[in-house]
Amino acid sequence: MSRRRGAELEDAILDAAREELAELGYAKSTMRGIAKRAGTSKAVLYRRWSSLPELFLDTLASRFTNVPVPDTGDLRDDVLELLRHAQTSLGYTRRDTVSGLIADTVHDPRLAQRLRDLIADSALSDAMSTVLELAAERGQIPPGPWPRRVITLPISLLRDDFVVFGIWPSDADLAAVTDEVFLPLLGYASPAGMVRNRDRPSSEHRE
Amino acid sequence: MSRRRGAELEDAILDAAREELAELGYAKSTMRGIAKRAGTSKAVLYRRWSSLPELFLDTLASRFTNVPVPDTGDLRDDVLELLRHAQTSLGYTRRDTVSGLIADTVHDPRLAQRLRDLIADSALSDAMSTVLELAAERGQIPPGPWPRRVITLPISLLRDDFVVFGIWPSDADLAAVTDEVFLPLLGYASPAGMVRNRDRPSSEHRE
DNA sequence: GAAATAAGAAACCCTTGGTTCCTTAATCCC
DNA sequence: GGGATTAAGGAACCAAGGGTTTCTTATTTC
Repeated sequence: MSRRRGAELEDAILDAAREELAELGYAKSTMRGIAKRAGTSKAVLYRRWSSLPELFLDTLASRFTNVPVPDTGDLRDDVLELLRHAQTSLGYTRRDTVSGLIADTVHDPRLAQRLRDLIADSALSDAMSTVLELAAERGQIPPGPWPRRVITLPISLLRDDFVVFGIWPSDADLAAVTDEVFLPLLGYASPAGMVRNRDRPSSEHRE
Repeated sequence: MSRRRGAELEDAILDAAREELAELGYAKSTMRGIAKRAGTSKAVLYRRWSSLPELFLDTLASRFTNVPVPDTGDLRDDVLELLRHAQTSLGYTRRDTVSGLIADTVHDPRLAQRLRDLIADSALSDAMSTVLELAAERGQIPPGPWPRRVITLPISLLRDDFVVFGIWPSDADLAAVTDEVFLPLLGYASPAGMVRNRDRPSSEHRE
């Protein structure tokens, strides 16, 4: 029988890990299970990754890069498109994977940092910065610079929902964060004469 | 030798669990360890709690209730006081405890709900609602009702920092969230003629 | 074709969650 | 007070999983 090696084998393992994760969830995924699924042995996995979280981190690594900067001409549309991109990236990832990784990497600063770079806002917030600059040039909002906290605001809110409450953000959530919080804070007046947020209570409720 | 029973024993176990958690962290705390520390046996613990997360949940339960509504006469001071209360509650809790619990309770809806009720905003957001109403009556901000998302905004942001980034919010963070995001969103003009946030970039940075 | 490399299979160790069983102390109730 | 009931505490046990080691053998490399 044939034996895979190098990159071919590695890809097969990563695929197996993704499969296991999708099927069993983070908590029930095991090295044994992944090895078996990939048709190889634990020793081979440990030769490449020093621990389970490390392997899982590589599993996700491909997903959260390349954030395109939207440029529709309208701030609201740009923001929504950017958030939808984040939403889609997250969509591939089960919630328990994120919280599991957070929990398992707290004690290892190197891993924790890698995870943060993945989940967190680096690429997204750069894109958001640009979106705000473009809007300021068009005169839709006052000129910057905006505090970092303002730039990452919508992402933080959605991530909080996702991680703490287990809510995968719907389109309505994206719109609510944008219209009720982000745009009003930026001082954006919608071209369509949008109603001020606080005069119309949020239409979607949960719990 | 004497044998403890009932509430006395239970308190001793909860104390032992808190000790173990504080000393070893969530990931390294074990039933065996807690039982030993409390001078009893695992069987006794399992007679009371069906699992480790359940026990830990009870360990924290006492901390996150009774949120006093501040009423200093100024919105900014009220908000800061409320956030400081949240900060203090969190301060007793290591970050890995929260993320560990989140990860361990995803698959059990009942536990997940209990955790959410603890960490999340129920009591805090009620208090925040009242604070905003008081400010509106004083004419410091426009009248409500505000969307739920606006009310919980500062808490969500700080919680995101805490859970995802492992940052225990400092007083500066509290102030930044309040002055850069929350108050501007509410349309609050500081009595002291506060500078608009976006004209002075955030003074504290991290990473 | 020989030497170096690494795959795959298996056994193994250790820790932990969770269970069971038994002995014996504390409490209850007549 | 004394017997019946309850539950504490101790120990052994099981299964599962992380992580390591060892060995055989297929693949590369030179």
